[in-house]
Amino acid sequence: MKIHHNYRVKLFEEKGFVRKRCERCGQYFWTLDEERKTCGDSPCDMYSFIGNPITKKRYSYTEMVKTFLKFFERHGHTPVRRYPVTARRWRDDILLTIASIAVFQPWVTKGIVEPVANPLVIAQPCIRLNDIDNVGRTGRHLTSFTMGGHHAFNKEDREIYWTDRTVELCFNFMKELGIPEESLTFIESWWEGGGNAGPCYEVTSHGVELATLVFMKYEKVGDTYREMPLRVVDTGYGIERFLWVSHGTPTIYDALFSNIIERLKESARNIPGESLDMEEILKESATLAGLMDIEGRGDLKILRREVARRLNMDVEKLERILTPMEDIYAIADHTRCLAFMLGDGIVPSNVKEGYLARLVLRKTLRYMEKVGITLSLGEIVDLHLEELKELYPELLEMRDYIMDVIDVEVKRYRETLSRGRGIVERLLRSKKEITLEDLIELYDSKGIPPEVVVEVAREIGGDVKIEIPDNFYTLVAERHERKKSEEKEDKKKDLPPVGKDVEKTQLLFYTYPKMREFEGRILKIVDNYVILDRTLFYPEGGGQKCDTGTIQGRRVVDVQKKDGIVYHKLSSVEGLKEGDVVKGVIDWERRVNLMRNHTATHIINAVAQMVLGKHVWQAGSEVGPEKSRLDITHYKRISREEIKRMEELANKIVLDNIPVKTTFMDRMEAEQRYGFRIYQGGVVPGNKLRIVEIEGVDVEACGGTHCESTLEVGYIKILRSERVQDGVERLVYTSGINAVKEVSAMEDILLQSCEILGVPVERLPKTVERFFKEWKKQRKVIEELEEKIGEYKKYMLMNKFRKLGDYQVLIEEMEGTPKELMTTADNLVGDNTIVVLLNRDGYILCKCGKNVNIDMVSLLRTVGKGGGRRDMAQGKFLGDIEEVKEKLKKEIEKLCKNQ
RNA sequence: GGGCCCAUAGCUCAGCUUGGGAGAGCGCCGCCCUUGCAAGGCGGAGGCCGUGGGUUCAAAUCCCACUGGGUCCA
Repeated sequence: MKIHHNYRVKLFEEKGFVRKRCERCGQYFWTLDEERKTCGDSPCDMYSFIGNPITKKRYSYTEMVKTFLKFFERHGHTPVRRYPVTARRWRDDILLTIASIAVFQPWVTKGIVEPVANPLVIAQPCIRLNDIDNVGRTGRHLTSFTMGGHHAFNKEDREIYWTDRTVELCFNFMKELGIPEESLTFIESWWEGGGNAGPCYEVTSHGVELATLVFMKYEKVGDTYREMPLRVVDTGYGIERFLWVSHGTPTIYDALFSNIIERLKESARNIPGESLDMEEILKESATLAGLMDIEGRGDLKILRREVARRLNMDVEKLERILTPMEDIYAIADHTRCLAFMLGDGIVPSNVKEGYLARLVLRKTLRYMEKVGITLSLGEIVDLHLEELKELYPELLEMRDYIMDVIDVEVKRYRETLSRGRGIVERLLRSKKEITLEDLIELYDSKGIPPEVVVEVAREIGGDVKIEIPDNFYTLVAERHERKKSEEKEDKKKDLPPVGKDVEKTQLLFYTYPKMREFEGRILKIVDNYVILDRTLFYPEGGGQKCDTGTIQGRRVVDVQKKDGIVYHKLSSVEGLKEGDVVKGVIDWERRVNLMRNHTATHIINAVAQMVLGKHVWQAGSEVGPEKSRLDITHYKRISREEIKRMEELANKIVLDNIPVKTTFMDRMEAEQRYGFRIYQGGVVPGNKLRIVEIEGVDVEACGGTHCESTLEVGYIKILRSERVQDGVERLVYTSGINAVKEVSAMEDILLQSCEILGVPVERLPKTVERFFKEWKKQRKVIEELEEKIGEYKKYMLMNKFRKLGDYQVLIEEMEGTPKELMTTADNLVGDNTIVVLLNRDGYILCKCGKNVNIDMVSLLRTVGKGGGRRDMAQGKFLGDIEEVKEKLKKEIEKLCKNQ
């Protein structure tokens, strides 16, 4: 549903724009060109800037960004620093920053938080991976791009600007770049996304869309629209596109990455000799691609055929020339994407944005392999860092991390692949056919793409049947779908409703952090929950467990908070009534431990960043009264050395007696002053943030209770680290008196061990090693002896065979282990003999030669439990040993007769 | 967050489906062949079968938990 909107603006009037309807797509648009019949966007219009730049000069990326920002700054906008490409630094609903407006969602666009400036301008690096497989092929798709946006936030009492001014600014900016005004079209359109909607213009020139001007003014409620109190001007200028049209190169990559593409071409081994008509081919392909909405491999095939037809060339030859070039484009693009992702501190992993980073990285490696790039992935990313350093020096600062993490990831990938090759090779040798099920299994659990399977199969040779269905990856997805049956129950605690008249609880623990008792009035009692007008009890939140204690002598077992109201769960509410004034006492020892551990958490977080690097972010935490834990993003296991360094640093911070200050601050002010590091504990709602600062060490938005100085934390002891998942390490630690207790407990273990062995502590490792070695040696000796004994016992028993039925039979009791009996039997048994040995423990072994026609398993089962093979059975006999022997003899005779 | 796979000799792995005396190849050591090296032949050392529980007469093998690794998806 669309709402009627009048797209006519002042500028159109003044300049004499005319409104037309595109004869191809039917959309309305505004233009100065009376003759124009089409809207100006692809696919209705062809690219007409290739080989024919439409700006007055060529821009570099840095220049383009600066030009954009400067223009709008000159026209009353405040420039704002760019945000990270991971949106998860400030919001948890999207993984990557996909547009400049994402920076201001949800708080500013909802009107809860004031923007830092109004109007403002930003050049925001964004990442979109939806079309990643088109990158390199279409000439215009990028995984990382920069969205220039000038934004105005209009309130009823404060109008900044709306459509007239926006269109005018856009028009003037285009003119300043030298884009001819008659070439511009403003297409009338409608934008919807993220629950908002509004009219918009798509601004094009020479067949390419350069900017979108959105006027967000509606909220989407079901199927209807509601006007928002805050109307937002949301514009998006494709910085890279401007760059492209300023160069007029066949593809956007040639304009953006010319240096890097040159280097890649030099270092590519599998690229056909420089073709003279490459430029022509690329131009043709890119222009045609512009006319098509390429969505999948099918579309790509159509494009190829069409390009080949126009160039009068056969498709295969075209593929051979074009594909390596496209792969190089993709490499150039993906590596820039990685520079941003890793530079902004994403740690590759198997979840969320980390998984996306790994995905991009592995795709890049595959392209590199295909084209035979001799440069390393790190070297290519480094080239980008160099190009980007003027605008984004912060990326270069992360260089050490970026290079190391790439190294780790590349190694990991190679290992996976070579392991995979081994598996495939063995599979092929044994099976001669690889089923679809095998392929899915290989990909899903071993990470071996079907193409690799085919590759290996070809190398080995032999005719192996492998078929890869076109919808292979869909099949994989379906397999996951099937298994998604069981869903985990949400353990969210259901707090009883209290009605609207209950006011928010006044939180005393912030104002009086050292108070242990208080008086409050009961506002409401529901089930076993009591709600007071004020409380000292800290409710569970921000990773910190709740306080316990008593209210009017009754035990407080749980404290939760919802919508600003604190619920105290009591062991009993008998005798209490609403309106009573009651006395609350908190368990001070528990509280102190919680405060120490919480402050320790901030310290550990800080030292983890110091020791491991700036890519370390909190990925979760739990502050308990005894142990606490902090999950951090990191790409490899934390070594013992690193733990020791962290522990030492943490305790130095404690001894430095640094004050821990808490203040309340406006969200935007806090973000500007401290950056996103404050959101370690996750996204905090609202405009006012409580900032906890350990000066020179750590600043976080945090609602927890803290010590007043680091010295109060006492001894911090890191107990262990474990890997929660790829890219996330967990540190478990404790502080204060609990740390002392933990160390004592460890010492107990040491001392006990030493006592058992009778050695001083420092001798323990050596002694344990010696014992272990000796134990192994002796185990060996015992085994040898058992075998020897078995051999010798043969001589004691070899004369005791008796003829029973058709066979020579020996049934004897013998002392020894199963192993000894086994060897003895081995030495005694002949082709026509049966040997049964029994020991005092109830073990029985039946063995026979190859000419014996009696099944040992069933023989054994006549006297006990057990099993084995036809010629060898072992188990346990039941009953008296002499009776068993008699029974066996009779059984053998019987079986012989029956034959 | 969910799913799947793996852990056996120094290395790469088989054995596990269907429970019954721990295997192969490479590497290592010794001997033979050779002027020497490579190759070859013969012999040998090397295993808490990841840890802890359970089932069983019997567990590398079946079940559960844990630890460590790999991998796919949103």
